[in-house]
Amino acid sequence: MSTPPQAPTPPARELHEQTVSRLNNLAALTEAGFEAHPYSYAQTHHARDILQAHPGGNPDEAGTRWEDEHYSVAGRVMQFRHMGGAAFADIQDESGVIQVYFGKKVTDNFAATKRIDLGDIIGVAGLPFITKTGQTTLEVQTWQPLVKSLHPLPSKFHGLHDEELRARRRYVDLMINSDSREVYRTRSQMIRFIRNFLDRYGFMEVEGPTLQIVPGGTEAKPFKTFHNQLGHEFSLRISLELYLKRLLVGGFEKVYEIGRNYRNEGVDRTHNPEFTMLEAYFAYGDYQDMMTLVEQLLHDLVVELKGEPKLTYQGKVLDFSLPFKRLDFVTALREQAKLDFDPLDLAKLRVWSDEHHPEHRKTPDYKLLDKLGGEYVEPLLQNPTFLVDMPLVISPLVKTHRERQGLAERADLYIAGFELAPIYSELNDALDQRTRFEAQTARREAGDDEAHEQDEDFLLALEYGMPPTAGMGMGMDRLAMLLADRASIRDVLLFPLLKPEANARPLSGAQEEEAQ
RNA sequence: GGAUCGUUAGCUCAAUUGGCAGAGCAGCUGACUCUUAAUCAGCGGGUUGUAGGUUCGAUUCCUACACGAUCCA
Repeated sequence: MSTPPQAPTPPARELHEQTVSRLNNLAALTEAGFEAHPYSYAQTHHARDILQAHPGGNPDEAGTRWEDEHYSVAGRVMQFRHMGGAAFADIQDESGVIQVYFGKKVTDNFAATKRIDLGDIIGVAGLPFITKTGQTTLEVQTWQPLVKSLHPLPSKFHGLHDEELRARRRYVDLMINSDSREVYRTRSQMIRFIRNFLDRYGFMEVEGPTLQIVPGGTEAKPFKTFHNQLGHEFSLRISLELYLKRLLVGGFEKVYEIGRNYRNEGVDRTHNPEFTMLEAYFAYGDYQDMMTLVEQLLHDLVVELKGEPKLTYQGKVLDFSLPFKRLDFVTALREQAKLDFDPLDLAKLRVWSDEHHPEHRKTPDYKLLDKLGGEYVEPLLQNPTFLVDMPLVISPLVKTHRERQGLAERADLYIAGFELAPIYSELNDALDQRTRFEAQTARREAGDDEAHEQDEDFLLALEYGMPPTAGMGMGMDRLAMLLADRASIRDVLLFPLLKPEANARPLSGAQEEEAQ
């Protein structure tokens, strides 16, 4: 089936008047001899380069021109002020915004500048000068449209506030809201710093598989998917842990991965079904060694990004000075909940909890400590604090405490009341690991579909011998929330998970055609 | 999963007791050679999230649904 060549036709859907206007302007620019979609543009500088060379700001300099300097910049037209024979536009590129001047006598194709719409991307070339008000401005000698924007920009004054729209059309959010751009720059700097830091410490970055037969390493419901040719169901990974440990078995001594995890759970202010974790493991260390590494990493990161070991999160100043506070979990719980018995005595704890927290009656005994810790201890931990020596029952991949019965060599780093990073002396006793998996299997059979699955292949690896190992995981999204001072994980994810838009309209008249 | 709140022009927001759906920016036409939320004159733009219901009459009241936000589980 073929269609005869035709002049470009607008889509069958009725176009918005502002789109029609923009298409008309595009046609007029083409008419004036411009290419609609040129293949490249010789951008010699960014807005910031010009402003750094000539900061301006001093009306005494008005009229100064640098006749022998020539700049070309490209960017999006954010504002346009026409005044008959003169016009000013604000052009935004990645570096910032520069004002440019079009003059009837100095600018080629001046008349066609009327056909520039807000949101268009154009290239301009000319020389810098200082305006009457002292502002550095590029006097445009030649210019050309680089692409027409077919949709109007949000109000230049009010911007784009609608949280849903900001997430759905992140590109509009980014072009309009500079604070949004800043969030993702911060995130990028954070990730780069972490890579550099770990590289300096001799770690090797690796990549584990995302499609896994037995998703493991944590408690979570996985996404299921299907490989057609292999005829087998796979799960998307829920953590990075078990494959990184296989690499320790293989002989790499320091490895890390920064990668995406997928957990089939709800969406809220701190959870997105796909999110980014850092996991790092090093041989011959324990959880104390890893705490030292983690606090150094975070301290250096905050100093790098903020200039001091402090940051403000949601109005609270958090102090990242070394060393971070260590708080014994059992003692803290006992004190905060005012228990007159050892919380590790689960039978007593059960009785106490049922009395004081009837809402936890359905919570299994082994998760009770975790729940109560979440209630009584965690919200208190604002400054970076390691909650040290966690209950063994919630830590099936962790070594038992070398001295204290019922505890694991696990420390959880809390900041601003939420868990940022669990840290472990990793379990490398293959026989013990098998026993722990069996206990998890029993829980699965009892209906806890988040309990760990038994992973025979991982057990086989452990049976070859994994060195004593320190491990940790750190939520990159939550760390980005801290650094960018954002309350919602959606604000630090470029593209958070969203359901399809209600009443989304087709881009063309496909529906009408099908109906015939 | 539950509770509460929200959805009105491209964007940001109004709309009295249920009584002709408005403003600013953006858009269109015109004027204007240093503006910067440019200014001035004029003109368009709406299935009030979707589907029902009550009513002479619904943005407004009721029901369901969709999407989102906040809190809870």
